[in-house]
Amino acid sequence: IVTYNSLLNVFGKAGNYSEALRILKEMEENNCPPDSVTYNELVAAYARAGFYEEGADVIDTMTSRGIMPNAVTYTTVITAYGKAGKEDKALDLFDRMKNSGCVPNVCTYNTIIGMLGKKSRTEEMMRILCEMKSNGCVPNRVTWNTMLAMCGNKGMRNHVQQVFREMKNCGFEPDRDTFNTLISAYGRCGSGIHASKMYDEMIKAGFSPCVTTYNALLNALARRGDWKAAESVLLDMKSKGFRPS
RNA sequence: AUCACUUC
Repeated sequence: IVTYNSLLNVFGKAGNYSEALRILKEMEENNCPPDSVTYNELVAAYARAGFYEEGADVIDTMTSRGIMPNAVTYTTVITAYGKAGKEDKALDLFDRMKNSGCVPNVCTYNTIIGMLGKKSRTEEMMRILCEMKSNGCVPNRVTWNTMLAMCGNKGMRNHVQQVFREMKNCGFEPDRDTFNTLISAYGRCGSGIHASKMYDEMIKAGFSPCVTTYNALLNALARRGDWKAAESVLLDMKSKGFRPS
């Protein structure tokens, strides 16, 4: 079963959901009944290909075969809806999930928070954050990075430091992803200076930049129209063996 | 042992 599931993962990642379906059939024929991971892989395969409705349908299919969808299943479909701009469908499914007795975990909440944050639906986002805490679900690193990311939205610049401080108060030290998020957030709200500063701090903290770091930094510098700085970043990037995309 | 969340 693990072998089959891993195979499904490979085809799913390649965006080849028809091959994934073939494997599912083969499992059923070979007396190897699919489990929840199998169906979750199938949902993920649909989601990666942009077929969120087909992904949502798998929830019914697996239920009818006696495999209950779990938090991973729902989170995968909710994410797909969010990426497709179907926020209300995502929220709908989130409600259905809870009504069916499936308990959202930290990843589910992070998905919803990120989706609402991107759309600047701040009040709803804060409500979900409260719900999360009152359900005993503790915000993790990703939750905080998600919150920082939304501070890159228009007019949110002054919230960055505040959220960052709260994060540290909760015992989270910034990691490379946090710095990437900070650089991107400052870049998007038009503060290239702060973005560069965050890059320097990241280096000082001993983290090595990755492609995401460079992309975020380049975006920030481009917004400022600082082509000279951007060019030196590009050189630095190439010298470290990264290739610009 | 295999699946979902943030930064692109």
